[in-house]
Amino acid sequence: MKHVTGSAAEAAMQAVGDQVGQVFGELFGSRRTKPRASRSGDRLSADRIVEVAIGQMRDRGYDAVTMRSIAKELGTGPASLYAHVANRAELDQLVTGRICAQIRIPDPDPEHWDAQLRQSLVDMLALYREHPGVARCTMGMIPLQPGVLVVSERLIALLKAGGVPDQHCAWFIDVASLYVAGVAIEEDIWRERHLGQDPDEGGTLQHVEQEVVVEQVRNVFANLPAEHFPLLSALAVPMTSGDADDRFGFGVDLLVAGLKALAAQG
Amino acid sequence: MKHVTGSAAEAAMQAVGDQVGQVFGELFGSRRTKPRASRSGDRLSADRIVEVAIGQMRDRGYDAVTMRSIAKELGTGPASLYAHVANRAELDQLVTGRICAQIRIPDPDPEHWDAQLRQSLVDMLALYREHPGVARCTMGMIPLQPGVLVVSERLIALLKAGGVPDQHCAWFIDVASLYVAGVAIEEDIWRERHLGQDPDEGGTLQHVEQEVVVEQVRNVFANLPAEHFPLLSALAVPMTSGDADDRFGFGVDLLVAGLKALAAQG
DNA sequence: TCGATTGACGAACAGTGTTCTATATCGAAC
DNA sequence: GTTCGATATAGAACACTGTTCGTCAATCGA
Repeated sequence: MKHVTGSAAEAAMQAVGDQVGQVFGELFGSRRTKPRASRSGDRLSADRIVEVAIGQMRDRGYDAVTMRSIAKELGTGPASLYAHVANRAELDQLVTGRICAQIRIPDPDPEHWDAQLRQSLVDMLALYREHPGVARCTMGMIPLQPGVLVVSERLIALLKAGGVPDQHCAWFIDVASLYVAGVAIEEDIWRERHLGQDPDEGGTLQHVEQEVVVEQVRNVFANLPAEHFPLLSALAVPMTSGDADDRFGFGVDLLVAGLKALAAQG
Repeated sequence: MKHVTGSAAEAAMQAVGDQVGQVFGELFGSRRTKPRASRSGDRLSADRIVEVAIGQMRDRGYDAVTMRSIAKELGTGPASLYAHVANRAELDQLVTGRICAQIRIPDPDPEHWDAQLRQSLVDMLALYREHPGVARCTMGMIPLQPGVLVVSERLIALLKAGGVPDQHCAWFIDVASLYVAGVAIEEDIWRERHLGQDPDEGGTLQHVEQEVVVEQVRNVFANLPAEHFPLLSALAVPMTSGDADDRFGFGVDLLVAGLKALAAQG
């Protein structure tokens, strides 16, 4: 991680430059890392590494995915991966790009742009859920991967169909992305926490576990000393009611309603 | 991290139980870990460990804080810490609790509940910024620490002063907490990225660095191929305009406006 | 067929969180 | 005042992590 380049500014510019190169590279086919026509099918490649990483994130959780675990599944040592992937951070970037490229956002219909927007955000969370662990890769990443850029582009199309002003479009993209990713990450941390205790169960039992925890948390809220927490103990039921979809649905409604309200008021 | 307890449900119940114990313990003075009247001032304690952890997070970033670095600053080995703190996760919990206890949310004024809410969220981010790295501790944590509970309690008071329905109150707390923490985490990751390259600078130069990156990112957006990204390239300036406060201010306005809109429409 | 490029890989380094075990220290009871 | 027992401390170690170095073998162009 330690660079020996001169100033931090230089390093930052170089980092951005790399990402730009990657963007244009993947978009127009001019790759820096030459694939070198692997006739023998078992050659390593960035694509295979990313694939294995995504698979392991789903099966064993983000934290369990290491350079060694990926290498082991590919039948090699960790050092071999570094010929195709610069480091763990770049691997996370590639994983994010691969997944986000699957998001499909509809062409804007000015009559139902808000419903389309809502559905798109729901779909984004659904995609994160299909590939657990991936959301953890996105935090703090400048969205310059081509797959992510396409998502932004098409989201903006929806917003503009709704007459949202430019500045609001731009900033809303950030807020919405952060919210969706945040929800996905929180769900993922919960999932991983129970994955470590019961490694045999896939995904259905996890729902049951979460119910148990919710029950416990509700009890805590309900039994809080009323003299210190009158509101919180009174709201024990609403605080813990609704499943993950209900809560996320409210958040999305909140964002969309806020967007409309801000646009209306100026 | 691996528990040997029977079922995952058991473990979950025990985890929640522990947190409840801690809540009531810190609230009413009956601590499980007896402080044992340390007359010699250089005795270890959970408080001192938390203090050092917060300090190191500020100075060297979240990732640089390890059990060893904390122990070293306290003039001991890492094993000694485990007598006062169960593990790294509990340490993060304690850090969060300590910091969040500093948040002051005003008594509700029904005339200006929305401005109070807005200001409270801004203050929360400001507090995270004063203690960089702390936000990273909060992801995926059930907010049962007493300090966090007080924040929730007082936020709810503001919301109810504005006539927000119970269910909206409860869910809004979650959305707002997640958003504020998410912004803080993203800022922190950026900060840490530049901290690693120029460890001598404190916080002012970082602003300049960020400006440089923003400039580069704007160039990327502006130079995207217009045939693939017409909207994104046209919005290059709005996408990258505004400093961190502007962007966060928009997000908060969005949340508050959405809350009012949802309450109004039912 | 020869030589050079380059992907693969074993070993190692400097870290991490955590646990075990022995030691030293302290409060309290006799 | 002395002894006893609980307990905080600390050294060493374990099983990991990401990453790098030097070497080796396979492949490709000439």
